[in-house]
Amino acid sequence: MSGKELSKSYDPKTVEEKWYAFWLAKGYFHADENASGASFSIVIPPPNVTGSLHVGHALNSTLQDILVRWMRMCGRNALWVPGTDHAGIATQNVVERQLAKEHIDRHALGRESFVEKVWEWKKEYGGRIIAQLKRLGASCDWERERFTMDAGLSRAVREVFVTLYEEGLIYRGERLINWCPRCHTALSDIEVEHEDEKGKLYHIAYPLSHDHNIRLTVATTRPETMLGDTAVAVHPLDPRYKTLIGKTVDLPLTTRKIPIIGDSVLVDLEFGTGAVKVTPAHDFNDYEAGLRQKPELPRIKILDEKAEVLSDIPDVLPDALKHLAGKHAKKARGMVVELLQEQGYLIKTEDHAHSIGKCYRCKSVVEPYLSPQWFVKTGPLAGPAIAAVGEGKVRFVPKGWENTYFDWMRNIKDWCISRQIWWGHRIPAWYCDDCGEITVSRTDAASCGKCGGKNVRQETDVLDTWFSSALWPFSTLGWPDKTKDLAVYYPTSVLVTSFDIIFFWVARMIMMGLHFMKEVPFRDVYIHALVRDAEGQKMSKSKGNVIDPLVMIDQYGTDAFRFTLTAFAAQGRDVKLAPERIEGYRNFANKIWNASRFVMMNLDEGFAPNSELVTKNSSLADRWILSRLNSVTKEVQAAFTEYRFNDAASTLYQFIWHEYCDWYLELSKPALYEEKGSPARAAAQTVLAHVLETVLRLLHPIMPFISEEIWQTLPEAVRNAECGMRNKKAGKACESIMVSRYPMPNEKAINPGIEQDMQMVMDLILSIRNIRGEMNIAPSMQITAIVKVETGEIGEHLEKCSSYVKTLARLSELRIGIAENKPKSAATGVIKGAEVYVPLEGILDLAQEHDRLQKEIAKISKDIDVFSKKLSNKNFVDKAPKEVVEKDTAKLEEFKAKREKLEQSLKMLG
RNA sequence: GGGCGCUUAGCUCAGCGGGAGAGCACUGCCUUCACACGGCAGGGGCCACUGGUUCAAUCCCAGUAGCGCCCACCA
Repeated sequence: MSGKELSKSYDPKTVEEKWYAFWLAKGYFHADENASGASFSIVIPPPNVTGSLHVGHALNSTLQDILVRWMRMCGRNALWVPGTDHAGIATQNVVERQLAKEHIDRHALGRESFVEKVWEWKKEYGGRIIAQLKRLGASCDWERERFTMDAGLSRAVREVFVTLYEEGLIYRGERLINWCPRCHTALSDIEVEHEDEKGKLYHIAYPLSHDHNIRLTVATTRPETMLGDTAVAVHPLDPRYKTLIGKTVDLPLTTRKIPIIGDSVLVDLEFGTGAVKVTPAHDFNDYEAGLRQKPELPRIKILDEKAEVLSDIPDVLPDALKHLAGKHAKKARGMVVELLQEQGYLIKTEDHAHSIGKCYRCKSVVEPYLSPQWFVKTGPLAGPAIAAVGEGKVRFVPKGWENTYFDWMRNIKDWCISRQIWWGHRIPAWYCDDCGEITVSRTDAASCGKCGGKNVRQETDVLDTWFSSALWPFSTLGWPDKTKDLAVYYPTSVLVTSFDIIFFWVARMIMMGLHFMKEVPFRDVYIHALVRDAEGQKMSKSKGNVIDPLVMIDQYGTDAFRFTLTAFAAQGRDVKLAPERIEGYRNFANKIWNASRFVMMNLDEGFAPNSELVTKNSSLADRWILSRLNSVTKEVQAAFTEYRFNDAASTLYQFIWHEYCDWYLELSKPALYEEKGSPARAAAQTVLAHVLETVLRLLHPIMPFISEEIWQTLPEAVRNAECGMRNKKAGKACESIMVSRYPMPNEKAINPGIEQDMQMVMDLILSIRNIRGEMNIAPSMQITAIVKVETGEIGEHLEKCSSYVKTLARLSELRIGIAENKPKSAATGVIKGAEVYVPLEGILDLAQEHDRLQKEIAKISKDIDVFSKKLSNKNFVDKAPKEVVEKDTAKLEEFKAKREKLEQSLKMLG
């Protein structure tokens, strides 16, 4: 035995810790910007500092790690930049909740102290997810770890903000925006999640001012907002109402007279009553309608920033206001309806389903809210970003996601970037108390840029978290400085993410990258599946269906977990993960482990591969497995190149388990059991070790730990045979599989003829095994098999392989020949070119054999039916490609011959 | 309202114009000197439905039904 000894089963825990530390110590994760070779770079989608690793992160990170490890082994200058996002609202909420437990309110604490608290929190917990990524085996360049609020990244944020402001692409103005009354801040359009909810549609009568007997009925889902109504709109062509346009109604519960206006956009003739109340300060449609009027409709706010009714709404009757003031909108709704009913204005109430906007962070109902905010003018940025994808400078994989991107980008609205919270990049704008001017500056302003006055106050708002994320691909590489990193690693090679942040992040990175770097931020965008639980539900804490990756890792090992994710990463699909799935791949890891033990047990002390011997003395099995290995290598390379991760995984699984282990290991045993020094034995040893070593390297990107552990125990001569260029150049022995060279296929070794020959041997073995199984012959019983071959050539071929057949079918004797005849009492099998007899004198159960043959005949008859039908169709013979017809004809003949033989045997049974 | 996706073995899913596949689960046999986290041998499917294109359809097209997701201001 050579090399270190492996224990009987694979124990992931100690192995993982050991090798991760080793890789770190060796500095393998670190990319050298001065190194030669084409670069390959990825920036991680920065997880929120508040987060802990969930299965989605695990999938995302595993795929990135596979690509980086693979490319690194292919000799590329590979960089994976890690980091975290400060996650403005989310993090502020977490810290607020924590303080609430201590009965501390952030307002009592004050801005500065609160932000300090958040930094403290970040220091303590912000690294958690990074630590978890390490357990996953992520080969990130930790020396380049970034945080969106680092000094460097903050400088980039300011540079971008000021530049865009100077270019007129950032502006400030009072607009109707989405407001979360709980988080107390503005949100962008895409931060609002719409949910369908059962509500009511209230029909309310508004009396005409000039004749209270005529009443205009409006329908609304939000009656409380009537306090802010400043018009009633009808369709300008509506015969019922068009004469009323220009008249006024008396708004109930108030002293306000509001005009009846015509608006063909706002009013749908088919819906409701045909008349719509208009509340420009609390509804997006009404806001737009208000702007369309000349003069614009007044905007009357009725709710404050907590969505509670204001106490000083103009014109509202004091009695009503007294009741309503300070009440939350939802409560006020009921009260307003009650008041309207009392006073006879409520016509009817009906059920009505409509969608309602909720805050994506806290799920509170979002209110349209009129307030001064900062915006990015997106139109000029979107144009080039659309073109870049259209021209293929950025490629979505799968391609279908391009449409999602285009649809959104073509209808893009200005981006509200200000947030009324404290945690984040404070907007670099200063208001002058003397002249009212705004100064926007790269450095903190001490005086007004216009009048020079010293009474300047910095804007209290911070920027949307996604503003800094949008810069991530270049800010992490040192921008705005002109760094070597940028020159070498920008644009990045691929962005790996899931579809839910195409708008939030991908689109904005493309816009910012093009604008500031004049170059796309990444070539490919690989969109992977969304992870759901076994029931297909989106995993969430509230549903209690979260699968904790770390629990899975503890239970089954990182490699098994990674392999599971990879195998399930089929494109365009959701991943439904159940813990039992991982168990199967844990078993796979163990299988590899034990196969490796077997190989090592069969290598002699001081073993060295001898490729010359292999060319001279290799067996059919040797050449077969080498052919298969190279096909597999080719397929895995292709799969990774095309982001078909699951194909790579299943190809390797299939090959290792069902070809290398199930067949080759068994086939190699006869040679291995020959005496020391036998050329066949040495050849088998060499092939056995070579295939194992190669397969470990193929597997390494997916299963980094077990591949390294086994690889390190291989004899040095085996490892050095395929060591990486990088080490060879440095004159160093290969120290790790991580820096060894990724296998390339040797096309010359791929040999279909060999595979056919091998197939025949396998068929023979399968046939005998089938007889054994179906006839209930104990595995311990050694039996004889007789093979009557059709040609001498086949006989010779099988004769050469007889030791395989004897071992794998557990035979005491194998007779092969043209002249062989069926013994009196024997079970029969048929393979291509030969008949197989297993003499069972005194054992043969005629009934059982009868059943078995009939089953075989039935099976083959089905095939014959299919092919006969096909081939008797003239059109098929005439129009189908020749090869197909020829192939099928040959098959049919083969099947027919087989059936005939089986039927003969059946007859002879009597 | 618009768009996208899905429907294949009991379960989870691959496949994709020419004889229906994998893993898990199931049945039988086997503690054989790599592995019982194992081996060998099996059972199981009108590939949702209806039409169309084609010599040939699970695969392409149209429609139907069911499920899921995304986008949208219909009061």
